[in-house]
Amino acid sequence: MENNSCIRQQADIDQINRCKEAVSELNETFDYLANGLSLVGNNVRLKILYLLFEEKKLCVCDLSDILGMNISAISQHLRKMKDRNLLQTERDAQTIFYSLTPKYSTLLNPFFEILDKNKVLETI
Amino acid sequence: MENNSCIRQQADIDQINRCKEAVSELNETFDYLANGLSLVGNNVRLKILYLLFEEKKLCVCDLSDILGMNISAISQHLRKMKDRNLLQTERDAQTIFYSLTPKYSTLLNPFFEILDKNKVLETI
DNA sequence: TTTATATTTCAGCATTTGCTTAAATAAGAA
DNA sequence: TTCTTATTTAAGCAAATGCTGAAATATAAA
Repeated sequence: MENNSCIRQQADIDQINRCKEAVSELNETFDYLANGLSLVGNNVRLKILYLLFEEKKLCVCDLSDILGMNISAISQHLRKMKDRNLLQTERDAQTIFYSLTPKYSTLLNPFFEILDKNKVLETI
Repeated sequence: MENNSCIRQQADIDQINRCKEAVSELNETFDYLANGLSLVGNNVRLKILYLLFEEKKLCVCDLSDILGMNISAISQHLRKMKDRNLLQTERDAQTIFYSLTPKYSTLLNPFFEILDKNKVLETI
């Protein structure tokens, strides 16, 4: 760390310390939450999540067809999201259906609503 | 696109087409929203956003100090978020204070609440 | 004007991400 | 069992990301 010449004259030391403490206390939480949000913050994965929100369940093959993408690519996205508990699976013979876990369905609802109404440009 | 041998036997063609249409219609919206979420889905930026939520406004130097990171690195994160309208600035002499834009403050509130109560592990 | 403070910008680089292709696994049908 | 369908996994690579360090910009104080 170099460029740290700036220990501000009028910095609020109490504020700085309070913040440092908060960050240190919440550290793993930040990591965990940021990781979850980074999964949602991808073009393809956001589409998958939205489609699952709308259609309840879909298989890799459906998603591959819908998004015009390689099955392998989709499968890798699904795996990441399943590993992080955004998605769950259910097998029906050879076909594996993916769906949103209830927790994330709830948490991401505001974003799906925005997409549903296609009102992002006004809202965000 | 190679591995696309799987045009499922029992695929619901109507469903697939409905989905294709939805995705195509919302395409730029997905891009825009995913880009916004990808900004939030980063460790350092999530911390910055949370700190601004708690403290209302902070300068690069404060954040650099709190997070123990290079000022330049912080500045580059702030720029990205300002460019995407997550943040706004206000100058006070040499110091530039960053704060959340009202829209994103509202939209990200659920995540800040989770952090506030440090209840991520149960919730997510 | 010169000097100090606060911040941004740029170039370079290592790491991470996301896709492609090919091979592996798994379940049902012939 | 062999063949087909559905999916996952692994290796390789190109593009994107995030950090470092140095130089540039901007405001205020001496």
